[in-house]
Amino acid sequence: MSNGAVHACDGAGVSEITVASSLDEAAAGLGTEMVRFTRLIAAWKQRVKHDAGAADRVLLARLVCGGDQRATDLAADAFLDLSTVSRQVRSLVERGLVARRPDPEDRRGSLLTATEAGRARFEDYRRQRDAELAGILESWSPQDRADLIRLMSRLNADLAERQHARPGPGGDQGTTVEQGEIRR
Amino acid sequence: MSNGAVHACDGAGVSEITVASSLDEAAAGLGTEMVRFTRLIAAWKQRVKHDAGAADRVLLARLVCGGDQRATDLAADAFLDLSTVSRQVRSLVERGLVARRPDPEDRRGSLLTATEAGRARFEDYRRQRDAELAGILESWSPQDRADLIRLMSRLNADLAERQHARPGPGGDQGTTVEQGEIRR
DNA sequence: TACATTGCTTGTATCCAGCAAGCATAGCGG
DNA sequence: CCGCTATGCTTGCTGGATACAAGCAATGTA
Repeated sequence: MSNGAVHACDGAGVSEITVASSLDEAAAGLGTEMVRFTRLIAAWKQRVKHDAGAADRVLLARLVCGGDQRATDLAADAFLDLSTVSRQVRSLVERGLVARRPDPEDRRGSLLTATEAGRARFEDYRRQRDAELAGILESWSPQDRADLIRLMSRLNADLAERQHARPGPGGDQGTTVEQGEIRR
Repeated sequence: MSNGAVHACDGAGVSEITVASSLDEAAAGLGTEMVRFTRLIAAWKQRVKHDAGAADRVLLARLVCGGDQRATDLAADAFLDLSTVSRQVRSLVERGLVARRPDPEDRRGSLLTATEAGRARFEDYRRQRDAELAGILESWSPQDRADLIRLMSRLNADLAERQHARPGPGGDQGTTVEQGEIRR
């Protein structure tokens, strides 16, 4: 490590990035940060270990925010296998956070709804998370805050596009949900 | 919470963020993006499923970049339990990617080194990852690229600080590694 | 009615992770 | 030198999240 460029090393300590002039350098630098980030998030999740497992929070969130949905749609949205979603949903139902109700148009499956308890639980999760983040962001300039969110949003969109493009094991069970379309 | 703000919903589809004026709004927006991001990364990891499991890549990276280390230091660095690291290291050794050599100063443990094969493997991982990222970033302006990396780096630093501040289950086995000090 | 499709569940396996217990070495006070 | 404690690592066990495959139930279609 000598000049202003990044190069190989992931997850190393400080990762001093300056401008990353070339595309390759930018990719390497972003890779480094992504690796660090995911490891940090994993540690964080574990530290704040909610009463419930970590995974179903995602599904709960999607139900609270996206409205009633079928398990299949949840799975496609979240890039999870339907079987995984099925188990998580069962757990959520057992804990009273989600309710099934028959789909009037298709008796094979059910529509899933977040119960009042589920919504409350989700709000708890969200509040706690946002409080932590606010504690971090409070020392940031509004400009940096806005930029980070904007850029991560764009990165997410690009990643999702690639994910959908190459179906892969989890993210697609035949329907190949295009772009942001949500079906139904 | 009413105006042009983000609000509750995680992981929902498009997550249109504009400026996120207040701190709370910024935190919520960042939370949204972080959740989406982690899920996308998980899906990605699975899609490109390397020959080896996903976890040891992190350790390999740290060995290649950080030089020879003891398992204990690896664990502290990566916020992992020592037992987890121990197993992963064993796997790496069995596959010839990492070598143990006796620590001249302490015969209880060993120093771990990435072998030539390990370094090559790591380079493969990194190349593949960076190629994917480059494919995404190529349509970005140099300014946005640099900003994203800078801001993520800062976010990581802040997250790591908090992680160290509150030890939590994983990142600490009795020694309470303080701040950024690395021991050794 | 027969067959293909779709929605979901369940059996099984894998990977990752932590906790607790144990072993070997180290280091220290007598 | 002898214990006692601390440290480094390993191993047994457990739990969670996930995927894949197989199967059942309801739909739709010819």
